[in-house]
Amino acid sequence: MHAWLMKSEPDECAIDDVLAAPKHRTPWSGVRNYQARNFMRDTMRVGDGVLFYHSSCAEPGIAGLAEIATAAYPDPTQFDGQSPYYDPKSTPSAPRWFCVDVRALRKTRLVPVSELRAHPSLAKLWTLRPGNRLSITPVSATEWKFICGKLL
DNA sequence: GCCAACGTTGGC
DNA sequence: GCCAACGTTGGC
Repeated sequence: MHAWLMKSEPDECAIDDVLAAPKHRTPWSGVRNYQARNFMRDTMRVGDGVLFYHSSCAEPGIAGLAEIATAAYPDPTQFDGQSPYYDPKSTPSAPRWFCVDVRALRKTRLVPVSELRAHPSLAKLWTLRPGNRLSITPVSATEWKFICGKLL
């Protein structure tokens, strides 16, 4: 199993919103970064663990636990001319962008990014790398166990 | 709202 | 295929 940290702006989609949704699921659409797309398309598997992270907000940090609910499929928003994520260069026969569905499992206490940074065990956590801007980053098995076992 | 870091774009 | 300009991210 792989594990991931996935960033969402709580103004757009908070952990509570996903927990309130049918089947506790939401499509992770709108990713327009090739590296993040490749993670979803090539490496994610159903059942992978997800740290649900709130970003660009008053209290950025881990806010919940989730899991990958589907394999990657073409992101429908890329074909929707009304969507802010519309991509005129993408076609249904050769879709450029993919998404997965994420199922929220539970809300956790808010673990602030400052607390993550303070733990030597998490010194190599991808999302904490200087200048990191990826919204989807891998979490190692060791990091996953540490976070789930000690921090949540 | 600032700003550093980074990815993408497009002219050449 | 280089690289400057631009837009975006995201913590502070």
